[in-house]
Amino acid sequence: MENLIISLIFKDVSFSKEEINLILNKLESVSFKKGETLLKANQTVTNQYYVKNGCLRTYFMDKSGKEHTIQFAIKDWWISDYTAFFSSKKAIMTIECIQDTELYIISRKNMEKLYLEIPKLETFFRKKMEKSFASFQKRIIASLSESAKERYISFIKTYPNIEQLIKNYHIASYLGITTESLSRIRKEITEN
Amino acid sequence: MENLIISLIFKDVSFSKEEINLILNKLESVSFKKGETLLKANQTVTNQYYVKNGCLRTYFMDKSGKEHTIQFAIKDWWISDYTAFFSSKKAIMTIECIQDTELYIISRKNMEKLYLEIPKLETFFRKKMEKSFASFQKRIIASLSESAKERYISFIKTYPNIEQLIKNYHIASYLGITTESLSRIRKEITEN
DNA sequence: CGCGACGTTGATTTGCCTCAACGATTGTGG
DNA sequence: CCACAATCGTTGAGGCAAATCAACGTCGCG
Repeated sequence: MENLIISLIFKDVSFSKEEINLILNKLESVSFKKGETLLKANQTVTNQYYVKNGCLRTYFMDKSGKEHTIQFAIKDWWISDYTAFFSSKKAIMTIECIQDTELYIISRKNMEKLYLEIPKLETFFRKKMEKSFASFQKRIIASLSESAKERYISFIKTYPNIEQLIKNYHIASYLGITTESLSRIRKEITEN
Repeated sequence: MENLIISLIFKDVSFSKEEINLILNKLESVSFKKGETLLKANQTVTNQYYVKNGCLRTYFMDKSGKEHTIQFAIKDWWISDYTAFFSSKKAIMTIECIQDTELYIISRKNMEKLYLEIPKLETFFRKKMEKSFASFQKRIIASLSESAKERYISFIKTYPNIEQLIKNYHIASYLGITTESLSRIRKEITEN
């Protein structure tokens, strides 16, 4: 049973019984209600989170008070303020639950321990990081070269499972446009 | 001597004599002249590059033919089309030499071999990846929340060493604005 | 039912783009 | 070493995508 959980989390990696126990000892479960935040800007970031189920977002608040969504996370995604997590600095982001959510917590310290005990975990996280890097790069390219309408269409195609769970103003804050502009874009699309 | 090179490239990691030889066997040196490209869009990406000296940029060309600079690299930086490099896919970017440039080449295959032979190299590259991830995230936040003028000021503060070596239209294509707009921004700044 | 949150629509503004022309600087061949 | 061309940067006029500001529907829920 717990084997199953571990092989679900760490896909494409197989572990011995001892390794699984090592990992399980370092994972903590936790639940949050819709609307709650599991990390606030300025807090110290010591954890990253694996989403068992639910929906969350990390957002950044700029000096004028506007929120900018950096990442969504649903079942089987990982989430944190990674910039702060990696550098052991204070969070610049807030992580908010958009739905009731269940998570596994793993701390930076425990990660580093596990890397030494189970090197293939480091490979797993390196590859995960490589994928996140690629998706961030894709987003930079999109913001440099695509219109708001193109970015919206690409978003709903890429993340249909997320779109169902979130409000339009979440999408707008992810795309970097206002809710009014998003509304007009949606209208324009349905009119065709 | 060659020890020095290796400890320069892989900062904060120390190696045995055998490890250094393993690494040196996998590194290849190469030079390019200003204006030459070391990777073109649609080519297969098998290498990443460590910059001994010189200046390069990776850029993406959109469907309308506009160039968008994703990354610059100077002495002691690494460069590649990492999205393609990690996934063993064709490049979507072009890497161009802005100055005469000397590089070390290391291939994906050799990297993976070295990861197995010298695990602390995997740690080194994981951490490098974490830093790149953080800087990409910073750029996404900037593009979502800052004006062109703010992004320009931030760029010249963050990368004064790069600014010296490149043309204004390189900066413009990095910031996601036109050369005309950049010119007006620069005028506005000097007028104060 | 009534209130607050969410989404839509219209009018106006604005930041940046486009197009066009023209200086300034750099590079190159005679 | 100059002359000229090419490249690069600046300036102006006009346009457009998206923001802002304001008002008004609509939906869900205590």
